[in-house]
Amino acid sequence: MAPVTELTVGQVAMRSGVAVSALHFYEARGLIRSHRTSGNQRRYGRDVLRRVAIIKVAQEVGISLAEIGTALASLPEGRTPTRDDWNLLSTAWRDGLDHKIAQLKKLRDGLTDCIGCGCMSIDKCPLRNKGDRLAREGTGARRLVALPSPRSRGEGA
Amino acid sequence: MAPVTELTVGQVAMRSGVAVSALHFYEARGLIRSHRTSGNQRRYGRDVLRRVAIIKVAQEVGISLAEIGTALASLPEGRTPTRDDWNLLSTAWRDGLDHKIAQLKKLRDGLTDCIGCGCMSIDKCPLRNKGDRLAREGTGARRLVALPSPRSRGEGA
DNA sequence: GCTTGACCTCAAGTTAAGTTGAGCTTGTAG
DNA sequence: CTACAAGCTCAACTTAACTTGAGGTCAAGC
Repeated sequence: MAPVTELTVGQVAMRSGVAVSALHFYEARGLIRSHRTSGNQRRYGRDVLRRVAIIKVAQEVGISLAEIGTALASLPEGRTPTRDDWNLLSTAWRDGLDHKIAQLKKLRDGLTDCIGCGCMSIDKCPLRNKGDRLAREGTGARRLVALPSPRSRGEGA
Repeated sequence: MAPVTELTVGQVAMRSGVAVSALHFYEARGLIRSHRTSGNQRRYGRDVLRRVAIIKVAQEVGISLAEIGTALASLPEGRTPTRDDWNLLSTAWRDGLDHKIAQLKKLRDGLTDCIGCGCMSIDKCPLRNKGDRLAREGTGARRLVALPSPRSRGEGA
């Protein structure tokens, strides 16, 4: 086949749609890897494109870089990941997505009834008090609803 | 008639479940309002509880404080909002939620097929390229998928 | 062989959404 | 009337996820 065609940061940036600085950042966080030329410039294998694509997709559904990093770390370090490797990842995230969708629906369905009524006291409102993710812990700011680890499924396609 | 039972920050904090510092913060952002006693202490009307409840609910589904602020600003300034006032809000958000859910489902359904295949090039993948919310604009960090706003802008690397 | 653009590193800035702490005032219970 | 819990303000710190900038290197074209 064609030569392995290594990519420069600029090329990866262009093809993946993320800024060069973001790629540096991802690399510093261990989400992607590169090796260096004799002149200390980064060179990426082609699978970096898929990694970056996945990073972006996952981010869009609210998965943090830290979680993405953990997931990506499960990919084989040495070889280019196979389809099965990727599928493991996607399966794990699919569960998270299912959960998130269910959560959102619960919220949506409860909202119209709840928001205008008197039930929004923190103790009584079914919307507020589901206690699903009250685990807002630690210090500092946080904004996202973390994907809950325990898979308590309550779907409704 | 009945005394208006104004609430102190501490009381609001306790009943709403948010920290006093957060209430100060919301007030500074214009999301809630208070008046002061002769001794410069905050006093809140009871409707602040609902406002705060809504702030929290909205945040949980990923609406930013800025957007919440805009929405809340549509409520009447002078009087205590009626049920109809609140319904207007909830309806608007329900639409946003519907959209978000649809988006998430699209992602979920596309993920398993897409993630392991070769289609994740930014140009071709249906997952990546739906262009729904490519409006990542401005500077600085951002993380959440913003609810679709009436702006869409092209972005250059 | 020089100029130009792509790279490199590292530090500091940015936004969101708050929290934490210092230093000072209020209000209430004993 | 005096503790002391609650409030107040304001500044600085926190996390996440990057971007921007300064100052210096590498590579390709003319």
